[in-house]
Amino acid sequence: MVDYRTELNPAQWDVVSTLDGPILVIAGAGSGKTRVIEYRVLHLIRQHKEPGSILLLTFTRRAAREMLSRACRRDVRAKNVNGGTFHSFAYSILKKHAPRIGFDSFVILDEDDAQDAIAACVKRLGFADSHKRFPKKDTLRKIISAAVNKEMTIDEVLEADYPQFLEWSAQVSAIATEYARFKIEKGYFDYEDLLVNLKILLTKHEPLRREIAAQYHYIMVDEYQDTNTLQADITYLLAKDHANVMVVGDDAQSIYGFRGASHRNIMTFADRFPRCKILKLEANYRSHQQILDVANAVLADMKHKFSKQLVSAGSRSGDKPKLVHFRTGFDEAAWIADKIVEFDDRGTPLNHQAVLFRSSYVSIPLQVELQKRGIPFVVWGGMKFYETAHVKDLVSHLKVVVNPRDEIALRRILMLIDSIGTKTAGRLIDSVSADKDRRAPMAVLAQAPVPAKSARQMQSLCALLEKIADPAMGLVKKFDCLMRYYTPILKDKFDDHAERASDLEALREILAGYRQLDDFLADFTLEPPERSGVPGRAFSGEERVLTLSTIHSAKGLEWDCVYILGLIEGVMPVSFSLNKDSSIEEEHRLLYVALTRAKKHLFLSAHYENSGFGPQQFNRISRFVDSGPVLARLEQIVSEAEDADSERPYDG
DNA sequence: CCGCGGAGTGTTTTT
DNA sequence: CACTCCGCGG
Repeated sequence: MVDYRTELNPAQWDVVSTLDGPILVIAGAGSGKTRVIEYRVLHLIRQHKEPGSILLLTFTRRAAREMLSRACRRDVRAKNVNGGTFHSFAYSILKKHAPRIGFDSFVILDEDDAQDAIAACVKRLGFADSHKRFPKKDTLRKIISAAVNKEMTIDEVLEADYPQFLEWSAQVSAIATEYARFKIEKGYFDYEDLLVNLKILLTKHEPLRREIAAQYHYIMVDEYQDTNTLQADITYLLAKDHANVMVVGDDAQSIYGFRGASHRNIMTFADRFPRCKILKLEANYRSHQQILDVANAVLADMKHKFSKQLVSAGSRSGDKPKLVHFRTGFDEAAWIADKIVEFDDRGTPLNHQAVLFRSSYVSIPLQVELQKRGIPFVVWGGMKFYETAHVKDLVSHLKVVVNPRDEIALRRILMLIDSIGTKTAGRLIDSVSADKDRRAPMAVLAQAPVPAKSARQMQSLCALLEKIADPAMGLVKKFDCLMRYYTPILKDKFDDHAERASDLEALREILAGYRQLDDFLADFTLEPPERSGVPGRAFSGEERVLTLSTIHSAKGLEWDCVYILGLIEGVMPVSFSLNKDSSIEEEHRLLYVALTRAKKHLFLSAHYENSGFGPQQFNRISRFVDSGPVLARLEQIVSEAEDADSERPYDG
């Protein structure tokens, strides 16, 4: 048996061994936070606490997965520990108790579905053609979502973040109300509803709250600075009876303010649990000192000061972090690809290297370069596999099979049929829901009048849905039937259908891992698969594959060698953040998160020639890097690919 | 009432 | 550039 005490420093051991009572852990980057949670779980189990009574919650799927799999590797009993994202936890509780809050069942809307539902509300209310400059459906969705996540009114959200739409405040509020009504009528839950309804369940049904709370005797929440007030309330409601709750966070790494996260939750926690023990983890086990010097210098430049200074506890080898300048994004991509290969050859394999960026599009030149050279990579974050139109088309068919009254999915698949547009689809859906005899929806559809041109396709759709509704048919078989129907549509609708077909092949593989269609659909919305950089191949994580990731998705992870792309104004900080101090601060913290991912080698890069459209402008180096103390800790390199005649690389 | 083509717009991070 | 939205022809 391992003696944790020898593997942990006194502060870490203190956290691991304090099992009862509330604990607030302030953990700096690389301070062994994940390890502490892992060992605390193991310690609880060895103290004969029931694994099923332990609950681990986080905000991101990735962190949740990491946390659970680590503990399992050490002790199989940890498999029975409960955990996941707040959203998936809410789903499992609500699914079990839906009737108690007045729902027989519910269907989860993803972002796209929610936007479509909102667009339908806008139309119903007749605001569609009211005027120009009316917020579009994705903006409306963001406003409504922000209001829920930040517990603000629509007007407050508009005032704070969308002053240009203040003139429409009455209409936006009306849309929000209509959207809420629509969701209740149809039994739809969007992401926020999962949290809101869990909170309602825990607030308004005291016996049930006690029953649920009693199941989870030890609660731990990771990345607490990224929780919003709803999530903090849920944590409180679950934990208040026994107060055996540990939350871990780092206010310097708070990067989800845009979706309502409040690092103030850290302060509120101490108020709600007054007896709480506050413990700090400050020693950094990840990075060598020269990397930490850069991170500390970046931290010191922030308006809002943090008291932490990271001190390296180890003596890792490494070299001085570098800032490399290029002319174009393509030069940048080529140089980095060279470096990656060079490190790989010298003993830092691809899976110990990562390229990080603010926004996915920044990585496109590099992706092209890597493809060209045959360097395998995975992309985390950004446009998701499951959000692409062809995947959604296919999944919508499956949704209709499971729930023929899923209006949004039904509308989507009807409109794939030639000469069926919004009107005809709307009429068909109305006839299904208005059917007095409550016949099977497929039977109603098959008999409903449709334009002559669509009759044949309509018949084959009905036949298909009927056929694959057979519970005895395996999921892969269903998929294959569906593909026979969908392939002509795919070819007609997309120029790049060959590439998309290989995505669907990947979907087939995923489906093969499930027995029940509704399990697959719930996972697909709440814990969707990531897209692999190499089409049609999924990577397990242990393989020698390079990681490309948004900084957001890289949180909590570490690599020997880290490259951060696009350190230019407009990308980092991103241009939309420029008019708000709090947003710029968040961008600043984002850079801090990125820097602290590196263990041994760190490269920052920038290119000064604007590759976008529009008037030719020159990029300026990011204000976060362009500061004396930060530059002093970086070795600057000007790439050889640069033209000798450019005298003023950066504008301004 | 569908669907095409052109104009216009805004561009991010996650569940 | 890529996507959405609008207006017009079929």
